[in-house]
Amino acid sequence: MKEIGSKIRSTRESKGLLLRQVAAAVEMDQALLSKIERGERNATRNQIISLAKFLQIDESEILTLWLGQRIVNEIKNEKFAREALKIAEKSIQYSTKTS
Amino acid sequence: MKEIGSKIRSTRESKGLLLRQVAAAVEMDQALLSKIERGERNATRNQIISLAKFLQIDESEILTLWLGQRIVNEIKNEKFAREALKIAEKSIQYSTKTS
DNA sequence: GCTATATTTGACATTATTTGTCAAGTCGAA
DNA sequence: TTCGACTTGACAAATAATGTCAAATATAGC
Repeated sequence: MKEIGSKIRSTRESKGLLLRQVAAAVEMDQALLSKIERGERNATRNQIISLAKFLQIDESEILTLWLGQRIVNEIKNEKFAREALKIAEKSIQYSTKTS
Repeated sequence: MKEIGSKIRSTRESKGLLLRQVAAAVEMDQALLSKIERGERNATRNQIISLAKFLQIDESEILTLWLGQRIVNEIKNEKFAREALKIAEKSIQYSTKTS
């Protein structure tokens, strides 16, 4: 599963829940949830966490997907996307080495 | 050289140019350039290109640094930064495979 | 010390992007 | 055709990014 929206949608459907039910549970507009599931809108971090809780999706996994998606959006039209990722990796290595 | 701001500053100084001279040449406020050099503000893509042209910095190199910095900013406080980078890499591989 | 020049700082204005909301629309099944 | 579920698009509201200015600070020469 790579798309975060599909992950949410398939989980919701596997539980037999309606958009409106999930939207109400996490207090978001159903139109927005629909857009998130189809990848038309990005969810906020908090929305992802709420959805994960309610749908019992592993929070680490979905937050990682969410962040990955954000990175891709940032670089997808850039010529030097790959090289930039390499640079970011090196930079992150340092800052997480101590943890 | 990893910080894009330091790159700009050191290049500018190596040419004996003042903030105000470079700022004028690329039509930006000198205060903004100062902030960019010190990493307090992010430059826009176009600003980087203009600066590269004027300062004769390799455009590919600096755009890559610029984008890398943006990725880092996006993920630096995130727990799953590394994993997200891996996901982004895979995603980018597909989309650039045909080029 | 004083003066001049270079840079930095911080507050604020402007602009752009993201996010949220609503009503109307489509779709498919009964 | 009617109903419920979902989607769409336009717009409003909120947030974030960017630009600008004047004042502050720093540094060097006198």
